[in-house]
Amino acid sequence: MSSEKVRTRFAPSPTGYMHVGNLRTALYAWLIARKNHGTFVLRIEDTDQERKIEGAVDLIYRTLEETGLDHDEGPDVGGDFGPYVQSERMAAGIYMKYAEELIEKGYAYRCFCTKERLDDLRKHCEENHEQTKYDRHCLSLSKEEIQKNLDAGIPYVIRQKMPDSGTTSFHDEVYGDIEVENSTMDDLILIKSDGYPTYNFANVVDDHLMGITHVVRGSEYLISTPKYNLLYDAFGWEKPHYVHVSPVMRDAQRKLSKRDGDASYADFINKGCLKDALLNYVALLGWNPGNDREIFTLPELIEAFDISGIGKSPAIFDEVKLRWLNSEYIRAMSQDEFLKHAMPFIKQAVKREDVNFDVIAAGLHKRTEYFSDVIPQLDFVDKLPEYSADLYINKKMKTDKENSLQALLLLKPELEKFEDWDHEKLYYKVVDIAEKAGINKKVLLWSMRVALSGKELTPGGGSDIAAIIGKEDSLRRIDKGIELLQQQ
RNA sequence: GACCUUUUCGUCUAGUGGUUAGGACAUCGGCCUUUCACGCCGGUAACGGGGGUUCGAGUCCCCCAAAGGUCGCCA
Repeated sequence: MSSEKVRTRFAPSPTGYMHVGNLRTALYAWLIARKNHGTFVLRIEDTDQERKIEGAVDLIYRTLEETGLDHDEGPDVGGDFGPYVQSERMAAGIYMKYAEELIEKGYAYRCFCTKERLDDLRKHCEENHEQTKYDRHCLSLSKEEIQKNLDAGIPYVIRQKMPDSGTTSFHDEVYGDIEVENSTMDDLILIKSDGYPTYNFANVVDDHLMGITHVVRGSEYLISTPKYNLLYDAFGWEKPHYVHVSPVMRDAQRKLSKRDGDASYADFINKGCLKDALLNYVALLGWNPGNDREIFTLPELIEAFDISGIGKSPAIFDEVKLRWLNSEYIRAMSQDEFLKHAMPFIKQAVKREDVNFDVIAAGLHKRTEYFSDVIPQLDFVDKLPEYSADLYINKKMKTDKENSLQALLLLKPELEKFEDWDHEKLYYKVVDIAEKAGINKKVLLWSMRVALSGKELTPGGGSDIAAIIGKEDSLRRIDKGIELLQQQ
């Protein structure tokens, strides 16, 4: 691996969304390239014309750019191995040329079977609990018959001819040596009847032509890889290193999928998850650095990453841990930085402008895992919620409705006189009031906080809430509290 | 059904024949505290099962079980 120039690729099919499992595959491929001062290539695998989605490729560009997984070659940035879009490569006749070479060499053959015949065959196999395998009906066609079919314009596919006996084995960098009996391998379709290559063929041709040294992909390709190697051998091409990665799971049974929602990169970002935290988390799903470290920036990941740290078993995506990791990133921010990131979410909850955003930020900073967490915490700011007088009863704070009323009555005139409505000064003022009155400050602060927020839990104490909503509103809410308690 | 793969605390994992089986998240308890949170301290918690090999097995071998993957003119 030292003498060759490492080249890896990310080869998504444009499905219109970036799944976190996909993102992890891209990250590993990128890390292997960067770690080895190699090249990271983006290739678009759009050979399924029926599943084309508008704008899907742009989403891939955007996500890679946003996450910092920059590619050195690709459809948008060019490179010496283009085109980088398979449909364009197909139009250039690349795949057909190689498929025909295979036919000439006897490693592939044309198949004119109809879908109906194939379906019947499959059904028959299933009924007999056999592995579905093509019966090679067209392998024995004579040259004349083939020509006749061709002349008649009968659609055909090109199939890879598997060896009849023996075994094929290969080495995977994470799974080790895998051996498969040739007799269990079906004759893969290489070229579809619409002339497009299948993934099975295109990936081999393109990886070779693009000089890919390390193929990073999901473990679902593990069992097909011997077939691909047979193709490399048929062409006399050098085989790449294989790095198959286990799937990311939703739970013990199900793979993470778009159906279960929230599996896409964009969803996490919209919730207020930081891209660095997501990348960091995803890197650790199925890979470990060999020590106890858990927080890594992208450059630090490049430094620490090694294929040998990739695990074989599937990993369950644990959003609780992602939240923790994201909160670690948030806590590491300065308060200004926090406010900058949180502001769009704060604005969703707070429409009024005459509030102290700095105090809001100070209160929220350590109470935020995803930025969207701030929204429900601020629902008392614009408008005092309806609340029950029972909120004033708190055993730990030694409050009841009676002493809370006394506290608010005591507080009101003092705060009316208080002009310097500063966050800290307010706190000391309240403490001072409590001391002079000879009562526990907790009683004062608790009842104050309840009166100002109408909530049991708030991002900050009584004086903080007062600083947030301002003097005028504070006094008004204290009046309301007094009124509520007097009705009891 | 056939073939391939996987299996250590609830979760992510460390561990490559001799460990009190380590860490992190979660959880529980305590401390701190103007509520909650943060922070700090501490606890509970795992080698899928059964056979071998060995003085000694989470680590090596075999069998079983469970789960995932493949068996598409999807990738």
